This record gives sequence, structure tokens and C-alpha cells, in this order.
Amino acid sequence: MQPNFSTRERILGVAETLFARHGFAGASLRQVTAAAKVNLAAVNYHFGSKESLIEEVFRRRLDELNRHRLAALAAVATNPGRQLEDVLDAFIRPALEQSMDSAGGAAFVRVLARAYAEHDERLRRFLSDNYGYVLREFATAFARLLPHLRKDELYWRLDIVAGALTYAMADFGMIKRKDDVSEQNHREQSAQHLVRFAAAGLRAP
Amino acid sequence: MQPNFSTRERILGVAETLFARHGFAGASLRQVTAAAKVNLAAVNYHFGSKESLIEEVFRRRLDELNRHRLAALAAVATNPGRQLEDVLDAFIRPALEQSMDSAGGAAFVRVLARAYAEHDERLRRFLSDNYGYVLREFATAFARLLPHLRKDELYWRLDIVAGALTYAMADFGMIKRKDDVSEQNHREQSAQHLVRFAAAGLRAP
DNA sequence: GTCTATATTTGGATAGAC
DNA sequence: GTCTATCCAAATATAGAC
Repeated sequence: MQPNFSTRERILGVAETLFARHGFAGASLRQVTAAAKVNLAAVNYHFGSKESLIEEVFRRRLDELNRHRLAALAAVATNPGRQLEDVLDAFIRPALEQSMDSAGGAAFVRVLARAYAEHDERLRRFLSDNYGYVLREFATAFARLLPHLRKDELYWRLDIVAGALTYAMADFGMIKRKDDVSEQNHREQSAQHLVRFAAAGLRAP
Repeated sequence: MQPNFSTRERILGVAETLFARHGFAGASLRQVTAAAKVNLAAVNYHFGSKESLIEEVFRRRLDELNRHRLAALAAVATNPGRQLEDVLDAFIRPALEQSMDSAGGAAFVRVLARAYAEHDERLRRFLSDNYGYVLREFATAFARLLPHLRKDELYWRLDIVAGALTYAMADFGMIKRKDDVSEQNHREQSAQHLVRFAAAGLRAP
């Protein structure tokens, strides 16, 4: 993290990186404050507790990410043909963009993957309370496009697809592109691969 | 965990469950020993350290799992046709069997998923040193079946597939089957879904 | 807002009796 | 092999000066 940011921002950035690398329980506030070159007490001053710091790490990026996802999903609805791929794209592409945009965005995608693996009740409730409606929007869209699937079968597949995508995107954040491929091109190809991968899984009989 | 097992076995079983639920850093030895109804000191007596306990949780199941995987892989080699699906099946099915066999097997599949997400150096080295050759065997088999893919492209996809499968299997461990579907049938169908899902991803152009 | 110092809790590990 | 008691380190959190 750049030292020219405010204390608060430096903590958030470093925490994001360390949570991605060691998990929420595995990264201590001491590691975070040391790496951010701020005082230990600063975390409690700015965030109140480790729990709240974790939530703030999510909030900082999820608000924007989900806004983009919903906008992309809305754009699909009016546009017939290739709809399953388009809905998947609406879910994947914003995460991909974010992971390559801002410094630290790549780390956040890994944090998301961690969250998916965590079964911590408080964390799950926080995410469900604040961002659950986004997933429900997508689930509704998928249900409309895959009417032949029973409800439980659909949810089962969506859960698998969500897990697969989350992890694929997390790993993707670490893939180095070749020098002869533009950033734009690389992102484009990767998104297409993931969409095709997921669509095939959802369409299975 | 059944109370009629030995102290050592009870610790392993409970540790497996709690590591699956809270992660390696998130589950304390005190939680483990309390849930196993054994004394705190028993962990160090039987395993020496938390680190060694974690390794033993893996060793207990991975030895068997990987033996089955390699046996299944060897059986594929002599058998032409549908080979990509067969190799995937050789990887998936043993994990699925294990997850439904023994009590606690389902938890272990989740522990595997955790390990996949962990970037802890010691844990990764332990797994790589002891079980890396299995993954290399599979990678070789895939490389033979997908000769049109560049080496880096292949590794990228295998990593994604491995992540997707690991997570799919972990989630699968929690799916309840319907009463009108036999255990056998349920397992069979799930394995087929996962194989199809992964094969489609690997075959993408 | 930031720092030092410290309170409090929790967790891993051990010593020594039984 | 098991238990109690305890040590020590690490972690979260807070108090209070600047």
C-alpha cells in the first residue's frame, strides 16, 4: 500500500491483502498495523474492532461491485439471444474488471473467495443481510432461463457455479498475462472462458 | 464423534469437523479438546503440536484417497474412448465415495477445500511434498489428452478445474439427497454432473 | 488523530502428579 | 495415558497523555 494514503485507507488496503493471504483468523491486527506502518491502536480508533474492520473491507468494494453487477444484469433483460451467457457475464465481468483495476482489487477477489469458504455465522449473516438481494436477483434470472430445472436442482448448480466462479476469479487474479497480449484482450478472453465453462455446467441435462 | 473411540481417534475426528467449519487458524485446540471431551494436554501428548495434528488429519484420509485415485487413473489408460471424462472421473469419484462412506468423510472434503484456499507456506509444502506426485500424474494424463493446449494454458485450466471440483465436492458433501433416490444413485448422478461440467471447461477452444 | 502503556483474554505448550 | 495446574506468547482491546 502506498504510504501517501490516509491511515484509515492504508489499514484497509493492507488488511485486504493479509486477509487474502492468511484468512481472517490467520491475519492478526498486529501484522496489519505493522505492515501498514501505523500504530496498533489505530485499528480500534478507526474501526472499533477487528470484526468491523473485516466488514469494512467488504463494504468498500462490494458496494461498487454489486452496483455494476446489477446494472449489467438489467442490460441483459431487454436483449434476447445468448441470454444465459449474458447473465453469467453480468456476474463475472464486473469482478474481473475490479480485480484488474485498482491496486488491491486482485486481493479483494481472493478475500471474496475466503468468505465463500468461511462458515462463520456472523460473517455470513453480514454478507447475506447486505448483499443477499443481489444474489437473489441473479437466481431469479437463472430460474427464468432454465425453467426445466427443479428448484432444488437449480440452487444446487448455482451454488456450485458460484463457488467455481469465485475460485476461478481468485486464481485468475494471480495469472500473469503474456507480454504480447494486451490487458484488454487478456481480460476479455478470460471472461469468455469462465462464462463458457459455467454455461456448460448449468445447461447439463 | 462417537465416544467409544480412542482418545487419539476422537481428537482427529473432532479436529476434522472443526477445521472444516472454522479453518485451521480459527479452530483452537481448546475447542477441539472440549468437543472431543478429552483433556487439553492430550493433543500435545498424541501429536506434539497443532501443526502436526493438522498434518495427521490430512494423512489419515489422503493416503487412501490418493491410492484410489491413482488406481482409477491407471484403469483408464488402457481403455480408449471418452478418456477425458474417464480421467476426470478417476479424480472425482474416489473423493465422492470417501465423502459419503465413513462418518466425517464429508467434513474432510471441506478440509481439503480449506487447504486449497490456504496460502500458508508450511501447509502447502507438506501437501506438495507428500501428495504432489498424484497431481502430477493427473496433469500428465490431461496433457496427453489435450495436446492442442499450450502448456501454460493447460495448467491454468487445470488449476481452475481443480478449484471448481474441490469446492463443488465440498458443497456436495452438504447436499441432502431426496428420499426417493438411492444413495448409490445420488452419488452416481452427482459425479456425472461434475465430470460433464469440468470436461466442458477443459474442452473449450 | 496518533502514540505509549497496559489491561484482558485467548491460545499453544509443558511440568509433574497420578 | 490422563489429569491439574501453570507458563508464556500472542492477540484484541482500552485508557489516557500528547
